[in-house]
Amino acid sequence: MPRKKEFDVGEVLHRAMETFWNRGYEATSLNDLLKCMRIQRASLYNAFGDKRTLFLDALRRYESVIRQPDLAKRLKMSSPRQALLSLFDDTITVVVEHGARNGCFLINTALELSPHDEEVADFIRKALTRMEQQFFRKLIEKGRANGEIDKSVIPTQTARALLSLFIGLLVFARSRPEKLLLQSIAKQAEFLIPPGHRAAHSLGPPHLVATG
Amino acid sequence: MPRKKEFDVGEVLHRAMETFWNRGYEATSLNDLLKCMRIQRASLYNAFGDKRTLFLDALRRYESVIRQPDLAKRLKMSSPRQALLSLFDDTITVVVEHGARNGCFLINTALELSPHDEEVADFIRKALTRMEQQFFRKLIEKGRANGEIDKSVIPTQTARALLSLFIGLLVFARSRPEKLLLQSIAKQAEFLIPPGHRAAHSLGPPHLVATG
DNA sequence: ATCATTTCAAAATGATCGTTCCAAAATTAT
DNA sequence: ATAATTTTGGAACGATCATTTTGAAATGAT
Repeated sequence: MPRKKEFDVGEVLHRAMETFWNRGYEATSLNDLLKCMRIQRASLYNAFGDKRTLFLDALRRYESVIRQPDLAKRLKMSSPRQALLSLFDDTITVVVEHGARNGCFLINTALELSPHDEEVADFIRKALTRMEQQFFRKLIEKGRANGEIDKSVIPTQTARALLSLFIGLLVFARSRPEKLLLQSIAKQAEFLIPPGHRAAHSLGPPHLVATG
Repeated sequence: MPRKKEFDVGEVLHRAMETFWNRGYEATSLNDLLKCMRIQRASLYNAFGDKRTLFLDALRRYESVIRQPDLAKRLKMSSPRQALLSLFDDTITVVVEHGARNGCFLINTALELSPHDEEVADFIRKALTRMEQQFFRKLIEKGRANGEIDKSVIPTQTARALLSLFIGLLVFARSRPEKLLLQSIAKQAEFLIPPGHRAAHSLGPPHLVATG
């Protein structure tokens, strides 16, 4: 009976996500959305409800399609320490080589909407906690277990600091996307997870070790 | 000849700053501003031009009366290392004790407007650079000079990492203002500036020292 | 006093906001 | 065929947006 949908819902949602990601919620108008999604008004309201619902869907899509798969891929790497360091390095590459100056949709939204939209705030809070615990902390624990990361590294604390450094990196990506600046941050992230007894290839500068 | 202004321009600008700081540019309407500034439409346009100009003035005021005086005060402290660490500790205190969840106006704006307003972007870029070089790096250099901070600490790189950690702290202040979380970040900031031979009072956990 | 300027208060501007509604055309099932 | 539903395209909604304008009252200087 019914006519089939002619557009792929995930596809047009993805395009909406890109625009929200780039411009934020308030600065993105319905007309902006219609243009970038390439659908009609009626289709948008029929498929997504209203602007705020669409935004939340876009936010959820970002985490599930952009952020989580990337972190999941790194979680499966054989070297936990390298998995952590490559997150910083790869992010820098994307910023300076491909001009990806959008930063992170989650972080951008944390600052724009978290204080004034409880539902958004709740999602962001959980997403950041997931990154902290299920990515950073888990990799640090794996690295400590297999000897790649020194035992002096406190998993919970260091996970939070690495996430902070990563957030700083993403903020800089939006306002000062300079290679050397970003690399300084990545280099110091390395200092927070000094190699353990099973250090892969001890290239690079002198590393850090705990003392009395 | 002319009638005297009845309101203090700096005072009402300060109130506008607080609202922009809290809600951002787009989410703050003219009516919001009139209410919080407690002046009339004509007065606003006469004294400040338009909304965007007012925003830029508010941004400049934030840096000159909120951020810079605080950093200047810390720059004059006798202990450079303590000056750095107290920035983190004091920020945490304000967040958890006084519920200051506005974060930093400069950082909030860096994400909201920098990518789409070149004049704002330019100001933010310079403000962040000033913080990096004239606060963080300068204090690290002072600490290295007087022996409070270990010589293995690379001033430029570490300044950037500390600023990154600080940015992360301010982002968390807006979305996850949990004391233990924020303290983890402060604790790891400490790790980035290990004490030198003239360490003040070596309280606290084992510190870090460079090796081979 | 006069004149200049700023205040207050409100109305009016034109634009844009998000959203709803409508009517035809298109498509898919029965 | 008929019926169901989604498309397209557009008009229209009321609300709000930033801004300009108007006019009267208040204030200051000459």
